[in-house]
Amino acid sequence: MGTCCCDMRGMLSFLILFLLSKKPMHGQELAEEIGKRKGEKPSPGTIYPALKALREAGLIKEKRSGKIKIYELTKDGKLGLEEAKRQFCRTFTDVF
Amino acid sequence: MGTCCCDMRGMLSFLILFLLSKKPMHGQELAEEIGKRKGEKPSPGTIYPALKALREAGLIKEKRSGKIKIYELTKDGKLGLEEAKRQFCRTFTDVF
DNA sequence: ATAAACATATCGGGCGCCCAATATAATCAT
DNA sequence: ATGATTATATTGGGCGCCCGATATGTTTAT
Repeated sequence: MGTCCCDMRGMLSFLILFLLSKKPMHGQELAEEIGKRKGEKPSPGTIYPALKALREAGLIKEKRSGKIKIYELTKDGKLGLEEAKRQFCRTFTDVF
Repeated sequence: MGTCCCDMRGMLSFLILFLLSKKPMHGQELAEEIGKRKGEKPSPGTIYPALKALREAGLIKEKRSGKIKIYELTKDGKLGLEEAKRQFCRTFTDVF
């Protein structure tokens, strides 16, 4: 989509940031929430590389807690999400 | 995005179908409308292959009128768009 | 301790998005 | 008719999305 100027180019990344902004989650939890919305749960090969890219871009951070890793937005992630939301709403005006 | 079940897998295709559902347009007109919304006008190498794929999928049809081609939805295109809109709204609930 | 279950992670391959560059076709201005 | 303009179209290359397959690490059950 080219959602934003900064390191968040696709709709999956956008959706992940948006969901994490509502509630910090671990990977499986995130995958299930995306699955509920889209109708099909993304595979591990989809979700983990996306999380890795967002982490390397400095938009999310993680905390290990036993066998899971809880992800949440960084400050840059919050700023990036706000910008991306503005563009998203402008792009899809009237679709709803 | 995997927008839908049928031949319309990405956000660009979704946006094109949505815009054509509001008003039949030719390629350049469509590119400019997308540009207004996204902030950057897609290049010919983006827009024309997308239109070709949608035509070959039977979702849009075209009418030449001098140097331009006017695109509009087929019946399948209308049905596909409605289904894709439902999924889109479900996926991005609360973003707005 | 061993197995089962769960979560995270990587890899190869297919496909869509996107652009720059290039080409073709139709129209318009002179 | 010649050139400029506008619209359509294709190609090559980069990158993101997506899955199936496979691997690794952690916890839980037995």
